[in-house]
Amino acid sequence: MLTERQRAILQAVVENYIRYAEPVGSRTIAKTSGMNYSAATIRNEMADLEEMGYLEQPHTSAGRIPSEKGYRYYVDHLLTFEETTDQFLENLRSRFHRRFVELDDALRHAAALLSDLSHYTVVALGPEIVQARLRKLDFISLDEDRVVAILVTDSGRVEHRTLNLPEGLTYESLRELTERLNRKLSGTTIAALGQAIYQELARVMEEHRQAYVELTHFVQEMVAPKTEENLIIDGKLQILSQPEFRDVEKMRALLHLFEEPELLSHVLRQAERGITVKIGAEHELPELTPLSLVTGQYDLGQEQMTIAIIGPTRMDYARAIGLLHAVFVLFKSLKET
Amino acid sequence: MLTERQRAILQAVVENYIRYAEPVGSRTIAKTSGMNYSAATIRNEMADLEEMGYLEQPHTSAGRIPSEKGYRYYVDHLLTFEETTDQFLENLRSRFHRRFVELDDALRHAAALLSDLSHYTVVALGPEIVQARLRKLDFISLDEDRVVAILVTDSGRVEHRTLNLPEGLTYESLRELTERLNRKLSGTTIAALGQAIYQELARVMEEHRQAYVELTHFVQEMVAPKTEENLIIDGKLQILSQPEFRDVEKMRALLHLFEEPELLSHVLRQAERGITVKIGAEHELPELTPLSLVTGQYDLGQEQMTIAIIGPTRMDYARAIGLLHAVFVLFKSLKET
DNA sequence: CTTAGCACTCAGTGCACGAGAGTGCTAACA
DNA sequence: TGTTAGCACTCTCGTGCACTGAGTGCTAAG
Repeated sequence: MLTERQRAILQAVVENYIRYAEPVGSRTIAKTSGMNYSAATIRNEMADLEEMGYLEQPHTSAGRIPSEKGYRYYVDHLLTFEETTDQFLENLRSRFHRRFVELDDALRHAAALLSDLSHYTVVALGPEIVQARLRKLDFISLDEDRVVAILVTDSGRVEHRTLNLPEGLTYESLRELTERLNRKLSGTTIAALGQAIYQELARVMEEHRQAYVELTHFVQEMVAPKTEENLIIDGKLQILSQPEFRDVEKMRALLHLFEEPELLSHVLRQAERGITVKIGAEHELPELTPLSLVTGQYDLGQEQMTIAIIGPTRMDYARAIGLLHAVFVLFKSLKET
Repeated sequence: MLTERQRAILQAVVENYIRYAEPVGSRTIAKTSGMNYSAATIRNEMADLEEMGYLEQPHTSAGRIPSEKGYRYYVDHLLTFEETTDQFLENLRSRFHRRFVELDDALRHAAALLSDLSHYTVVALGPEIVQARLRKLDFISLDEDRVVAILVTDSGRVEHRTLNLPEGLTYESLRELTERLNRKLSGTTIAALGQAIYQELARVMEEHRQAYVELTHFVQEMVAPKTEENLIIDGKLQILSQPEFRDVEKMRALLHLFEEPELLSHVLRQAERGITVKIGAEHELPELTPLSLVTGQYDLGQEQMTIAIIGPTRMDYARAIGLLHAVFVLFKSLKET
């Protein structure tokens, strides 16, 4: 259990370190953070805090920096985040100038806005296609043997793929088939579509079986979640300007992470409702160890979206949480109007 | 005019520097490149080459490195690139395992392959949509007031956008309109589409004019070239591992370039037919000054594609040209079968 | 024209040294 | 008993200095 004074000192260390990225000494705290104790007293307390694991010392003659446990305590108990002011919200709204019909656009814009305001990298993930329902399936011929397959969901998402018209299938019979499929399968969730389409095709004449199987194949592929296109990353350069990534090797590791959208989207998919903070080694992925994520998941109608602000463990948690919160409030208000 | 010996020395310096990224001294050349002259002789020649501007000296007591003029001379007169062997081509073909129906996929794959083989970054640009012709325009309703507009070109490209159904336009009349537009405009080039669609709409009843104008707007926006989606970049990390980008600031500058797809796609659009090499300050863009581009433009049927290998000015031009050439040969052979 | 020899230059490395920041501990104080 | 002042100690960092090695330019001889 920490005493009130220890908590105050821990908070001072964390906030100072977040701000200046340099180990904090007892003198600095004694002078700045309006505490009426001498440096020596603070030194004693800091030694205790270090013993308890909240602080660390890079080397004997340096100040202290927060450990991950220290950040965790700070985030859980000490962090004060200001309620979003109406003025700030209005400011945000004005930067969100035009109305977005597509959620994807809105997310993209929100990510850009957040990375700009926070100076960290922002990752956003839209809803998975499998939750949506089939609105229309269409095949459009390009020439004698090529066809574009287009699939539209009720959420307005469009997937398409070009394919070679399977042997022995005329464009006429394809059209017939399309009509039949649309009639039968409209409204099916995308998750169930692969199965449903196969069953439906099985009922159709045997002779063209092979051709239909090929078609199903394409639809299934089209429907498979494509993480890369789904994931939005903005402000990659922002986080790289943080002093912890001055080192070229660390920089490369981070860039590698951004090049693998599967990793990040996997992490974002596991997010819980609301705003959560994960610090350093709390992540499952070793790649994320030097990083912290402030993640927000939000429901917009039936659809889910997830936005995460990525920074070094020494990130400004209060600000990140505040900004994320504000953006969600904004989304909500936009939706209501 | 360079003597035969000077050319040999220049070539040796360039190739050595490309290989080891370190200034080349006269001794090294005398020893390695089978030249039967002493270091002193070579030193004299190198001094002359420096005076003529083909070589540079980082500081007095270092060896020489090629100047951009030196690289240019090397590329134009000294570089020998081996013809693509059938064996290598077969190797490439096997890594190009599945058949690509969509050019975009093929390009993406080619870029990945090239960056993997060359260890440089590869940028590829597919054909512009404006050259294609309208195959089908479709509006699909999602709910009472949202509609997805879908446009398909004869090259198999699909563009889509969600929009709010304009006031005073029923879904029925939209369907009518769609049919009419498809009948009239099918086969129009995308470049001409904006104009044509507007004229067509002008003929339709005045009462719904406003609604139609809104629709045209959307189609026009849909048709506007979207550089970001068009441009493929692979192997960003590859070039960053080159020693010239050890410096964090240079690294950031380069990453910045990759974050702005407009810049690169603009550069690629200006490429000439065939394979060209641009070195350092020969580029118009100051951002590209520390870089060289080996760019290939190739016609595939009516469609154009451009692929560029990006490296430091000290890049392996022979290898880059050879690889690019091989990929184009491969594309050609794939198309014929 | 070519080469050997030599003095010279300069980046890079290792080392010593002092300054500065910060600590831990002890002893005195309230 | 908690707080504070004082002081010796530790460690990083920057600077100056000497030394090394790679490479050059120039001169004179072959």
